[in-house]
Amino acid sequence: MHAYRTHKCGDLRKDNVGETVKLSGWIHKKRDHGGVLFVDLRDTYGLTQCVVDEGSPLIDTIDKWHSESVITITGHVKARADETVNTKLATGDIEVYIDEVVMQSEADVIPFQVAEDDGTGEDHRLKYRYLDLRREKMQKNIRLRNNVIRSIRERMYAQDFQEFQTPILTASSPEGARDYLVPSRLHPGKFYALPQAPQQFKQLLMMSGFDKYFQIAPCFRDEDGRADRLAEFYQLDVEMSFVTQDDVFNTLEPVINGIFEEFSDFKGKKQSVTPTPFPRIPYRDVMLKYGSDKPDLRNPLEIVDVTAVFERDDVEFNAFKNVIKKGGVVRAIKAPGVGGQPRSFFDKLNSWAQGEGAPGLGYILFEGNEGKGPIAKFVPSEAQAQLREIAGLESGDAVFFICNLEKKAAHMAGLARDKICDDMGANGLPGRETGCYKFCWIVDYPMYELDEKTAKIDFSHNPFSMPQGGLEALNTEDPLEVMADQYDCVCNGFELASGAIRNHQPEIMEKAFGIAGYGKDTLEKEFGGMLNAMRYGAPPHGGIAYGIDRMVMLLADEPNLREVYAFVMNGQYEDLMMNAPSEATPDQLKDLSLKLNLPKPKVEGGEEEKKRA
RNA sequence: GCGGGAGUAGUUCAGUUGGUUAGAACGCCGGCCUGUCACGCCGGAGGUCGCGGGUUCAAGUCCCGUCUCUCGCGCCA
Repeated sequence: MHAYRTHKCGDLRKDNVGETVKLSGWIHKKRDHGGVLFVDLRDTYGLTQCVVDEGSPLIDTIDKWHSESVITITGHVKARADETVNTKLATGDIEVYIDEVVMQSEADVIPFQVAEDDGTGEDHRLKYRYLDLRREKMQKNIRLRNNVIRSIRERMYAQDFQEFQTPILTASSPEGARDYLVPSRLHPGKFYALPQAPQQFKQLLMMSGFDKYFQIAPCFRDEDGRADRLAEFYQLDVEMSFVTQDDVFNTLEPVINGIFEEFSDFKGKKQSVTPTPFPRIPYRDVMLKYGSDKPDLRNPLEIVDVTAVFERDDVEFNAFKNVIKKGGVVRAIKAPGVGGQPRSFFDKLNSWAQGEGAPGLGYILFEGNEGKGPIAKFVPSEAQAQLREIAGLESGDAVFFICNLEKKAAHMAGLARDKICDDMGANGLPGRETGCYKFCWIVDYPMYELDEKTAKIDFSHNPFSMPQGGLEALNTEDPLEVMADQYDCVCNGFELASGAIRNHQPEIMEKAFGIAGYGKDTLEKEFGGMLNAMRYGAPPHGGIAYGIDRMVMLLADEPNLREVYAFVMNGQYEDLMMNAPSEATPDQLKDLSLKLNLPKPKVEGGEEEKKRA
């Protein structure tokens, strides 16, 4: 007989009755009934109820062992009596009567329960991650992650993509985030950068003649965290040669749609997925209609521009008029059917807006043809008619206004759109849709944008993107009007992917960087390797990168990325289990020719407290 | 760097207007129980109320400072 097991803990069925079996696993739970003791034994595959029968000398031994101890039991399988069958358990028809037991690893009292999902605090869970990972939910989430990645690979292989590995110790890539740096011992004073993405390498692979590249690529960015943002994360990184934007979309849509169709029932209920082709929304439209370049299309509300109404001579609302004079715009959100809501519904939204830094959230509520509300008296009936026309308002609808400079107005309108939608949902009106994954492409991003602080022109997205219209557009058009073949893939308000058709011509590259104020020397110094490659025959190419963790997070219906990683840092980017980051020894620093110049220490208590915990 | 929320037993939380000895559930320890599978019953241990200062006859509760976690803003295109 095997040293540890003849079966897994999820295996045994009625067919096995009468067999002598060996199982190994963790003590999940014990139930002591005096004469008889039940032990739920758990492994990766399931749970089996084991019984120490009346009179067995093992009762006292096993009863003393703590939960989560690892044991091996040998016993014989018996059918349960009809009234004791447990239909909730896959192995619930049988139980194993223990004849022998071996303690493999005795557990101390555990700091929180594994068998039950209490709401243990996150820092605690991360410190004892190996215990946390034993819990049912985490086992399922990590398994989902495995399955999603396997399915991605199969789908990419099926389309003839080759998988590559690219360097981790490398140079800075063109993404704009802060790099993680690794000091070089052999080259004092010089540093490697960890890749923010394998951007240049995948383009170089195109120039190396590999045509279809993909990688489940680790990426590193040293910026502050968010629920959906970590220092290190994984991308489905893709690049293709001789392709247009349509080719990229046609390649990735079935992969992404397929993944979501395959796993969208993870939480037990099938969710609908946007069928291919995904809708495409130009950047300008999405900023106007949704106030964000990552719109949640489950929210049915849309934004319209009503500047024209408040510009009219017969409208005397100076709060808006003065902003319009300074170049501002007025955006309106139609909220259908809120006429029955109490005054507090509108007051709450107003104070929410003030909390977001806006002066308020003005509105007009229409009953019949008559506008009501604090602003209505400034808008005469003809202007109200124009407003109803533009926003498509009917009796019982309200319209909320945001007035500011265009960029700020769009942003605030986007926030208000979501807030109004959720408040409507909370008050029994149709709110955000549920049970669906709503995808779209955002296309036609501007190549450049104006930096508000410096008033300088800079790349708005990836500087390696191909400007629409090529060199001629860069030479003849206002740079702020030039679009790029740049695209994002958005799902339920999350930016899942970003990509572009790349610039493969050195002249265009020089011109494009020149417009953003980067000289030829900078370009050569930063990206000389790739620029050189372009001079020896570079195919037109393009690609995209999907955030794998975000996809798994959406499929697992989790509120943050930490729930879909096995080992992960906290919000401050500390690994509480491994104690990282940690100090370097003087010898290590000497090796690296580094001297520390630390900021003043914080008030004592912080570090001390952590050590005690 | 800024803002919101949180910090009380091992864990999750309650704690009224400032007022006696700070409670509950789960866990843990001891006892009982032959069929449970969220087992049940009896008993017990366990607290720097994050830390420091202040107000007060009296502070978990009020005030000030500070630390930590978390969500968001900035940042990340």
